[in-house]
Amino acid sequence: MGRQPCCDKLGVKKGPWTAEEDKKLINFILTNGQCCWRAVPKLAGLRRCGKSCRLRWTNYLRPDLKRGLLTEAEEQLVIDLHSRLGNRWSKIAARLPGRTDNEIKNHWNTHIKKKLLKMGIDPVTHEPLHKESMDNKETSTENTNNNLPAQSGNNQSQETDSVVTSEDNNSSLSQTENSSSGDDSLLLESICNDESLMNSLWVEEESNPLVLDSLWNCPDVVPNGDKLNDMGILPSLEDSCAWLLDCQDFGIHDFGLDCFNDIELNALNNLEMEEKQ
DNA sequence: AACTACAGCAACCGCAGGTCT
DNA sequence: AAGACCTGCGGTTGCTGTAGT
Repeated sequence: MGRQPCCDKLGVKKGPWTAEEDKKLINFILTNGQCCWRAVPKLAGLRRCGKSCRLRWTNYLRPDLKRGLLTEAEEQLVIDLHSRLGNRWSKIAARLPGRTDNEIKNHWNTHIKKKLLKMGIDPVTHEPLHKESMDNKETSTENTNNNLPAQSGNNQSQETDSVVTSEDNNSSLSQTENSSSGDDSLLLESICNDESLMNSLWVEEESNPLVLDSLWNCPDVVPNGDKLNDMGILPSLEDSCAWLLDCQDFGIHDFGLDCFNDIELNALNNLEMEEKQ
């Protein structure tokens, strides 16, 4: 008795989502919350696979998503996290509020990888590309340079180790810091270089994910500090989406948007652009 | 202007792990 | 304990827009 396919292949639509489908999905989730993705398509009146609905929501429709290219600081953080976590995009994304694993993965493959290669850094190991030849020259005189993160594929274990050597931090940062510029990059560097701060963040997140999740559910999104409900949905998030949909109908764009935060504006812009298409 | 090659990104697929019965 | 089911993750694919010729 084999596993049941995630969705009944017949009559299931694939490919790009239409604005109409998006609307249906948003409406459904706002009304019912995120529950049982498998049932969502039927209940929402969509001819889509539940998986596809979940992906569409998490990667595109969620109102707390940032859109647009990663900033220099975010990029730097991704590089640093990648050096510790490897290709665990969801873990990396969890530390970048408003960014999705898919987005980060794509950005890594299309931009950061090339950037690192140009800088002479192996994007997989985060070691200098010419390290091997360097090692050949250096092994005779120096055997202490063995502390880089990719040694014997230990990237992944570092997360649970929770103790990251300062050499590790500095190696990835020092190799890439030349590419950063601007205040936020400097701030990020100082944070990343602050060993105790970084370690406490790692430890805190392991023991209590909500600590860092509170960054995700930043005050802009949750001004009243609402807690997650049973469905894992923020009431205020639902509220904000609900009024966003209402706004569409009433043409709120004319009202002056200064009072809206970026996240709400992003969601609004997404919907607006798709309306135009 | 037409064609080709490439880059970027959204979406799909298959698998693994967790939960429930 | 075992099997069924569901969700989430990471790798990959394929479409679309754009730059180059």
